Amino acid sequence: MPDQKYDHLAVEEKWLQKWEASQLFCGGDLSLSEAEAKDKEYLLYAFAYPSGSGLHVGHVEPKTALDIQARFKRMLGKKVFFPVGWDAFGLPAENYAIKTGIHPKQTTKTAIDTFRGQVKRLAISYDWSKEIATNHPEYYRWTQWIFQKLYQKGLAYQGEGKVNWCPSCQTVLANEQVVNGLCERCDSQVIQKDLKQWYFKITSYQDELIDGLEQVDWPNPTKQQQINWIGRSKGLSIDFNLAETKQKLTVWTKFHETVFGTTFLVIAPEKFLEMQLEEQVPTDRKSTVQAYLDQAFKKTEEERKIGEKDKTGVDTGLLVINPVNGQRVPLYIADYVLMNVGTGIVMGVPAHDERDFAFAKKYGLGIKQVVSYADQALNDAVAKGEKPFEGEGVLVNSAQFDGLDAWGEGKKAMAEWMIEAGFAKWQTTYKLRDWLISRQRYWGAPIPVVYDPEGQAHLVKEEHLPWLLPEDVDFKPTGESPLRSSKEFHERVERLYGKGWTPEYDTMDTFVDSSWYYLRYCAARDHEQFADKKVLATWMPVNLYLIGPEHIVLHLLYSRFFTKFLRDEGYLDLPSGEPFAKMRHQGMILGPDGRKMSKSKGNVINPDEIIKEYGADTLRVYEMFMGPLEADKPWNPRAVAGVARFLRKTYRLLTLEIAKYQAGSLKMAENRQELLQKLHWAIQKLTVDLPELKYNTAIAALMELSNVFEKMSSEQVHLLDKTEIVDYIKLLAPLAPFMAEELYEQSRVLGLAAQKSVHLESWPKFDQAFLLEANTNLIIQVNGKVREQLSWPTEALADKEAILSHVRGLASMQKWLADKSIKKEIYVLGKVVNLVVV
RNA sequence: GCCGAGAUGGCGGAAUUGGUAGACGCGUAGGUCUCAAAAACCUAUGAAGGCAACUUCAUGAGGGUUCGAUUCCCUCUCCCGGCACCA
Repeated sequence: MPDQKYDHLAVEEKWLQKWEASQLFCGGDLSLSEAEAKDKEYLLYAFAYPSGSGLHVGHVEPKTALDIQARFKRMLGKKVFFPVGWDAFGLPAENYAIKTGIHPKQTTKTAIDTFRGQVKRLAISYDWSKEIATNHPEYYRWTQWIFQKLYQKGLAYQGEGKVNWCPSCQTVLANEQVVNGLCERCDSQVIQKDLKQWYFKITSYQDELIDGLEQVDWPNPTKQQQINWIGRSKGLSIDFNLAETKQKLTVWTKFHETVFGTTFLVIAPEKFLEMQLEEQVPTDRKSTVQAYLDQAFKKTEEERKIGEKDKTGVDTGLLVINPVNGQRVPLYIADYVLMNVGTGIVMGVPAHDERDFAFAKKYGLGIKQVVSYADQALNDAVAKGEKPFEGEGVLVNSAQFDGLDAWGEGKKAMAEWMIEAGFAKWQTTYKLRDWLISRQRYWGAPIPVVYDPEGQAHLVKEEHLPWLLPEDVDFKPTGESPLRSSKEFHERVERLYGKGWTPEYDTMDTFVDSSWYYLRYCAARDHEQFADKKVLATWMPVNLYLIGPEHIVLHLLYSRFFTKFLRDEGYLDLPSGEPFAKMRHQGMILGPDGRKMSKSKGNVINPDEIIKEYGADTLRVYEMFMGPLEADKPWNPRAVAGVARFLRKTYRLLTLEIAKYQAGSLKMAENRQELLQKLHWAIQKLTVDLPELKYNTAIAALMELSNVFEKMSSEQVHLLDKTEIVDYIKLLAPLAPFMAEELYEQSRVLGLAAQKSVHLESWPKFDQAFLLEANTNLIIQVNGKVREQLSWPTEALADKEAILSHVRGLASMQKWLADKSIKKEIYVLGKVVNLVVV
């Protein structure tokens, strides 16, 4: 019998070379016939930033998970598109350049080369002929082209205003990149700064960005988070007028039924300036108001948050008329009212809002109850002005609406009345802001804009795209864009556009690059257009997108916006405008100590070392076996060895089985029913589990199969016929591609291996006949407790009476039935008998 | 505070149109092989009681619905993710 030792390094190196030479999955033609297109399968992994530290075990999980999908779907006969690329622009390479002086172009290239080698070593079956990198001019040329299309439609614009500024990264940040007032990247305190910046008008798609979610198969929490981020909220805007000048002050509220309880109005400091109300402030209050405004604008975002409990404000001395009852109430400025929520003006109803209550207490403002509650103690407290309450109740002090249900009839009637009277209307507000895309950084795609001597912005002419990133720059951060230091950049602009013309010095947020890469995959080498409309129509949307939960808000929102825009411009034939039909998230691989892996904690597992010790197959199968794909899971070094043991065992048993056919004429084992059953059960289990990404249970099934196989192992008789051996090998192919390929090659002696690679084979079919057993095990319960088991002929399972009378007569049942009477008998077909006795 | 997800042996986890809780793997104990070790294999392994057959308890806590609940409903506790002075 043969040498049973499996030399994982030799075997894996051998197949890496052979696969590379045969370009197994590369260079697929993307134009499909209509019939083929029905079977298309576009699999996408969120392309990685090629960091200098190389591949992490955390990268292995999603890549492997999708690779298994790709291999499995190919074996099912699907047309699989599984591309790869690099999100290569970004801060780390630039920061490294600042430190070392090495050009980001160089470090990025080196990092990509490292990643590519490591990914290939894992046998991820990408189509490398479509590989892209966002820092390549042939890629960012089209990023710039999309910018120009947005500009031409008025969806890219320059705006001046307060922006988030990270003093450490020396750049502005999008709202989405500020986490708890800190820079998402370096944790520095973010400050507010006035700057003229470029924005994309994502808000013009805000409704569709919510509604489109109904058409995609995404995890519900993810959808919910997107919806919350956009923050659509329906409310009523109500016009109050200044008593003197009748100037309109519009408030927005979701609780308009409490409008009779308004005892003051509060306006955000920014809004106060914007409406130029300071001129109307009575002379005796002017200096006080000005002092408050000055200190309010000095506060950073963070300071405003710290002040949460201690509400500050100032009386403007102006009075406002409540349109519902003509009452005059004071107007205050307070920074607890936010400029970008609603209209920036709030009606103060201290009896029914905690913040208004705190403010009213502090400044001695009136408190007026307009909703009465059933709980008398609570009602008394609200009436006495001891505490505010928001809840279900009956309207009081509200003129003709008294006695109506506050959240029902009252709310409805009052809205109708105010709208009819002409001082209110329904208004939907959103939390989503336009997307700020300017970055004062070097390593990104230049914004394709130039300025004439008068300072007017013009698009760079299309024939000048790609608008190349200059290379002669000083990386040292100065608070200004590094591109300013490029001599070549200035000369280029003057040469092409004329004397006195200047370039835009800012580059684009890298999220712009990654918002359309899945479209570029479909035309990776196209020099004429960003993508081919017909090819896009064939392959979009992506069938399965696997990304980390950290991308839920930013990347997905931006990508969906781009897709919808390109659809509207006629570049993309995709009615839904939804690029990702189905999405799932991978969890995090934690260190053996259950904590997030990090160098400082010393709990980092290096994938290269696992490959060296056990092989890439073991690494792949182990990571898939750890638990559900979406869960965070701790690494267990012992369990890796267990998976290696399982794979070696499977290899040993199958090589032995193949060798027996070479050894001479042996008989087939007499009683191998259990093994055949298990084999067909495993085929069925994998066929069901793999498309659902339930890899942990699929692998458990293969383990069960190998356990039965091993138990019966014999050198004297055959356990499997030739077809069964090859089917078994095919089952392993998506999960352990190296070992399966090696076994498949060995099985060539059986005369059945039809293809040059097992990965080009078709998926095995299971036979129902093996899954049905002659007898079925029934559970016998008494009062719901399991007391007995019964093996009953499967074909006679429908005969309820026979089963019940048999159960009643069982000797072993008598101790449960003696002295009792049967009240009820339950039989669930083929599963359970339950006797209810008293 | 609001939105969302979750809690099952010593550990990772399996099982839900309600029907044998703990598949599979790790760990642990005992054994086979060996001069010995490693490797490999075999057996046992939720807890408690019992010589045993077996019995009772057990899926974060408490209640409910049901012949029967890890699964459905209500209340609570704890942990995780996100948002948050959102009017």
